[in-house]
Amino acid sequence: MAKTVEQIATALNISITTVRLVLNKKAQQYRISSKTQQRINDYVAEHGYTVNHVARSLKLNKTETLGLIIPRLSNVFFSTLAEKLELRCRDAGYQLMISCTYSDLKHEKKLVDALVERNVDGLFIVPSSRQSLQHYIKRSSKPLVFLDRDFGIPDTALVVSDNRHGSHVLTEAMIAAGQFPIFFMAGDAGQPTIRERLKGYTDAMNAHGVTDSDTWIQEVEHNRREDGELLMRKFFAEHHKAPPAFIASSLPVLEGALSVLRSHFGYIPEDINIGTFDEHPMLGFLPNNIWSVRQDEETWAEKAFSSMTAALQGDTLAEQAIVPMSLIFRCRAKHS
Amino acid sequence: MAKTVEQIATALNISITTVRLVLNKKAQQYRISSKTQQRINDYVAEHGYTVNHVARSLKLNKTETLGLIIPRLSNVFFSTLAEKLELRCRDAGYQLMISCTYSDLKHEKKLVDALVERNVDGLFIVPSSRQSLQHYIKRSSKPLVFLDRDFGIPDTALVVSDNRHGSHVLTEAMIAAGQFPIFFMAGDAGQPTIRERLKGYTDAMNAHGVTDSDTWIQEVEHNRREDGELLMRKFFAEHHKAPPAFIASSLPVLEGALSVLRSHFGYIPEDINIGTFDEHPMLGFLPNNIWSVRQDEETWAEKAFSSMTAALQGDTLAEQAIVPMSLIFRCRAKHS
DNA sequence: GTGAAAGCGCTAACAC
DNA sequence: GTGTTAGCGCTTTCAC
Repeated sequence: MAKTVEQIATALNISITTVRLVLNKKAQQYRISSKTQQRINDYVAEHGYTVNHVARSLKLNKTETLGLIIPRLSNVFFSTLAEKLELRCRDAGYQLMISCTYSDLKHEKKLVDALVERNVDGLFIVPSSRQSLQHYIKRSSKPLVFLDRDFGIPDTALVVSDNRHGSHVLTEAMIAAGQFPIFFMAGDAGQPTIRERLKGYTDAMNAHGVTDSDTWIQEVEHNRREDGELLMRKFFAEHHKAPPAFIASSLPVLEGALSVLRSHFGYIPEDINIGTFDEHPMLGFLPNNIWSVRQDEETWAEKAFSSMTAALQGDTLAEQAIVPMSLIFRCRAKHS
Repeated sequence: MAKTVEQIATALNISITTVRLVLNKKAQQYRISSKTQQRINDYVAEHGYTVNHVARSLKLNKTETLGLIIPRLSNVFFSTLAEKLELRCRDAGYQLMISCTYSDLKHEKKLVDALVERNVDGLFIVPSSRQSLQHYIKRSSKPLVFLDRDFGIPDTALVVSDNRHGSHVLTEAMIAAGQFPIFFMAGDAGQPTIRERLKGYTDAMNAHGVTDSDTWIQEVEHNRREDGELLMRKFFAEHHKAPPAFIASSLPVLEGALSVLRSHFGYIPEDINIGTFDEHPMLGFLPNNIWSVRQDEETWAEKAFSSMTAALQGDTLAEQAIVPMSLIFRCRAKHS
């Protein structure tokens, strides 16, 4: 299987060009004799032919491959984003190379190198720090599109959610529901996304005349399940009871927080109002009132890809796209 | 940035070989003069150098890239598997190309072609049908490792979970808990994985003298959330009440089934005993007794990769690995 | 210790 | 309508 163009040509005693022409559907255009076409087609039907994309890439200096670097695939938001982006790229003839950093800077740098070595045409990156981001911009000659984290570097292509506004809307909705105070359990607050979400929360609180909402914010280093557990344990240590209402800065944090609640009480108290970012069907498993702010991965993929396309075509205007979020409410279970 | 070896050589007026030798750390071995080494190192420090992996691949006819073809990334099991496998590959110096078929055969075939064209060294595939699987074996000269679905083709490398036994253990545990009858909500029963799970269920039932458990099995075409909804709706149409206990054949099916329950009653009745395949932290959000059978993605990745390595080294013994599952139990919430 | 040359499979430009 | 050729950047082999 998988003969090369040259092999076909010599086997049939025709020139390489002729073979290429019919293989690339240019037979009509260059009026290759139908007899020759037939011979070639028959040969291919029998022995098969698949282009060697590697050789092609070397010659053309483009691989029709893009890279995507995200923290983790096991995080639903990122896996959904990866899925949508992969589809979008494939529709345009690009393969997407998906890789995870596990929020490890060394890992991230190695990945960027590995993908650049492999000559990807461009790179989508969720950068883990401002510094690494700048490093990539300096070193890389490939188009870069940054995702999810706005470190405020001008002239870089970027796609983020409208976290501040989304968080504002979420907080407003929870205020309207009346359980007070509303605590905010924040994973890594140094990260721009979380910072914005905190701002939105504070905005809403201020708008309602709550001036001491700072004391309702619990912070912790990272954004994992364990960090959610830590946050809720810290809460218990301070308040000796469950919060009447709280917002988790991300799904893993929520999972951790609720698991502590469950092992403390033996159940998750139904009257706690819960807010979270990112959406998941299993949130409906909770009997509580729950608001989740959904990020629109489909639009992210579209924006990110069009930014990439622009950059690939030499367009230097780096667009910064801000994607709206939407609020989803699940009403407290009627009875149980 | 990113000069080629030749550019460095001509810039420094040295030969390509010499440059390569020091770039590949063979300087000692070939006793390149330290002066020459210094010049090269200095030049690289200033201008940078990254190997062109594409040219390398063309010459060596290997890309150090592997492909992974799965149904969807948004399914936790597959995204976790992809994560583990990607890590394992990277540790060995391979990049993994992850792509999704969305359970579409046309899609799947195109993907295989695209990856073969790009000259991946080998392919991990979750095949969607027996026929497509055989097609790939015939056409591909690359090593193939099949995952998740045992279509009973001999001499193919394969990694699957011990679904029959896992399902047996799950059913036993639920029988011991005493809620009867235990229904089985089965997505695509034509698929080997589900078929095995059904067998395990029937085994356990038979062992307990239940002979009419066939009537407790509900089947449907696919494995998605919508199919779970359909299953539960069908159940209501027949029985006019919630099942006292049931097993869902996969997480999406469970999500769908429970969402119907919730919208029917306004809550998810706590006294239903629930069994499911695949594990997710959010299962702990349910107040119910819940048993989940966990697949061991870490071991899958290890087995799959070692199978691949063997095949890459020309080993023709295609190993069929069966990975044990483990049962996780979450006790019904004490109170709420 | 260092250099030269062939060739991987493809594309593009030009020749007849 | 069909054929020839150079070259993408690397590795390998052999030469001095």
